[in-house]
Amino acid sequence: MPIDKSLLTGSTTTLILKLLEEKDMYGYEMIETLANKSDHTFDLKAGTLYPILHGLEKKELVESYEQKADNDRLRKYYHLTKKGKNLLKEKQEEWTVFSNAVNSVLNGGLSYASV
Amino acid sequence: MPIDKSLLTGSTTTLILKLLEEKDMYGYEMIETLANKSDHTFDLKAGTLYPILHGLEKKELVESYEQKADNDRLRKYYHLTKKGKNLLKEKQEEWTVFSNAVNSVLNGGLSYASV
DNA sequence: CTTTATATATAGATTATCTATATATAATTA
DNA sequence: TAATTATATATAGATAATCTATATATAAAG
Repeated sequence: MPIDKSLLTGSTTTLILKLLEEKDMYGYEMIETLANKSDHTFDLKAGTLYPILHGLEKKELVESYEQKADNDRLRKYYHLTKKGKNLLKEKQEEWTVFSNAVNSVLNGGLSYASV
Repeated sequence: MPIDKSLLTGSTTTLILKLLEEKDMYGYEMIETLANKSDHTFDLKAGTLYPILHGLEKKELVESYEQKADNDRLRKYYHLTKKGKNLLKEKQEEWTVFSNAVNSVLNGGLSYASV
């Protein structure tokens, strides 16, 4: 079932940084990986992702370099910087605080501390 | 730690509807209840809440009526309609799908292996 | 009597994401 | 061989949700 996309606001950057924590990736690969890992709950459009990547690079959270694939196709890989790693850590903590708070309201005051 | 407010986008309506599922409330009360239940993670501004309430009423998800408090102060109470209850149910399911998907990415849960 | 808390309201700004469109090459299918 | 689909990146303009700032009014507290 497709979810209201506005839910993603504020989380997209965190998800992208998280992917890059595991390994360097190119844009198209991120779209596919996110779709797979989320069971297609996240189907980021190219027009959404690329501007975000440009913004992350401008803020020095990621660095990019070009590299040819086996088929000679040129891809633009992104690498997480130290600064990006630090932000990711913060953002993951924010997500925990936020999702616990939502669950507190939706579950009638009970909060989840367990992992 | 104050969280990035953009995370709330798309969830605010769900939280408000959830409060009204328990009992009728007036705006100011919702702001305080949300702050309390979320340990002040949610500190909705009046200028954020009231326009949302007007929108919910327009969509017939809530109904309003005025009532005087003990101190003669006039309050505008909101009541969840049948339509609102149905939407709430949907929104709660959406939240579950969404938060599970985020956790899948952030906790490195699902792998390619299964796909 | 002055400030703070309670209570509601609206206009305008901000910002993240979406839609639509554009380009180009590789791989597949007709 | 030609046409189509998948891969890959990019940008302009639109949309929508929330925030900031401002306004009004009364009750309670200092």
